[in-house]
Amino acid sequence: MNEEPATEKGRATRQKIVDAATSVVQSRGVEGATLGEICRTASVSKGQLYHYFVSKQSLIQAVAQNTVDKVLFYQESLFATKETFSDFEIWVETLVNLQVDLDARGGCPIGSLVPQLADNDEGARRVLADGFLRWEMAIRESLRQLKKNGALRRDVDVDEGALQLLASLQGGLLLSQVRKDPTQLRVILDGALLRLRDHAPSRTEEATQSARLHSTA
Amino acid sequence: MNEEPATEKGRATRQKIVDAATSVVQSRGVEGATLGEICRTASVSKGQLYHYFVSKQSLIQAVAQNTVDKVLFYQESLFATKETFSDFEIWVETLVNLQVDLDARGGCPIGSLVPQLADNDEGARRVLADGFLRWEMAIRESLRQLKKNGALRRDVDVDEGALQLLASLQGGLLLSQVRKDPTQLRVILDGALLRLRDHAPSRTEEATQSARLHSTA
DNA sequence: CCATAAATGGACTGGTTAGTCCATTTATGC
DNA sequence: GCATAAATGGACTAACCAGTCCATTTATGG
Repeated sequence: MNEEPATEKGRATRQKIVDAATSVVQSRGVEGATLGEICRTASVSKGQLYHYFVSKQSLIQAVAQNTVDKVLFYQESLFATKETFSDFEIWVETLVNLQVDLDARGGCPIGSLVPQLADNDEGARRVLADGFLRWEMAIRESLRQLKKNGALRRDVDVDEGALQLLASLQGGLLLSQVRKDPTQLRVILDGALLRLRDHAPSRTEEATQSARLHSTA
Repeated sequence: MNEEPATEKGRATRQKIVDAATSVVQSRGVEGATLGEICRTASVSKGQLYHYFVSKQSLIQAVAQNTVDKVLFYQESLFATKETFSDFEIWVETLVNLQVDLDARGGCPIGSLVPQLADNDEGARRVLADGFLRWEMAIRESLRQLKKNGALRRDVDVDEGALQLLASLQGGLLLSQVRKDPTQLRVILDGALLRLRDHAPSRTEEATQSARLHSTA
């Protein structure tokens, strides 16, 4: 699907196209983003675009990868040094402030692509899923560090906690966006964090058991 | 923006168009949905579509409203009788099973529209935000009922709990969709529920207390 | 029944889209 | 400085898009 890298200036041009496309896709959506606007944004000709990408779809997949890389470069840096609980509170506040700056627009750059791509473009879906996996792993690692430092009780399930934190973040960004209110994200993430601090037992047997029993259409 | 209701058959035709549009938008996205495909799906002519809607945008807003109405009709029915914690576990399992049936495709019909509409269509944004508000209120009411029945401790903040539960649901649906794995939703929602349950009386107490206190109207 | 209005069907249009083609320019290796 | 390949620009096309227009059909009320 994708094209092999170019020489030297070529790689720069290619990246310029992907960056422009990422920006246009973010604001207009996947289907709403036209190659014309992308070329205009990148100050590049149509011929150049098709020199580096065989189709719009392959460009979109590159956009998905680019989005994942940018978000995770930032997030992984935020999670680099998390040793106390207040580090996580700082993380929350950083994300809330970012949403305030953005006027609660855009939501999560990765999450926003999911409804548009996951069901119709298997390649893009894998890229996005991989991004979330990296994200989840970064959170896990931080929680493990917290546990090691005694800031989390032993019986906290770090794997489940990381997944639930990531889900709260995604849901929180969605609700903040639709309500134009970044403070929603704070309430949601603070709640998720509190559960980790005060500790909750991981899924109990009876919870899953009774749920399975009642599983009807 | 929208058109006045029609006579009799007219209202049926209008609804047929909205239903078809809702379906097409769900699978192709807002920008990817063409009026041609919508007309074909609804077995309706172009003239009819523009007889009931002044523009594609107004049709999309009707689609947003239709989506909200359908999801909330279902969700509000699910929340009608929630008096014990196991009722919430049943709710989780119902949603998980639904995702299994859908092959983890589609995500939340409302949530999927947010990234596509919230930042570019203020009217649609309000419709979606209102839908989430109704959803949140239904959850709140159920949690209040739980509290009344003694299944939740007094110091649990029902308002925050409802918001956090809704956020976990949205994030859970997103992650289930992108991972093609409905069980993600279960882990995430079970965790969110336990967050509430931590503050609840012990299981035995809850079981006996909430057994048959007062049935809701 | 007849007059009026609503409902319907579908051809049509002007603009836009993804994608093609090819001539020209620029870099690179030798 | 020359040959080869990569990079670039932009005109072009066939398909498709949202939206228009209008003739025809169907319902309704008095």
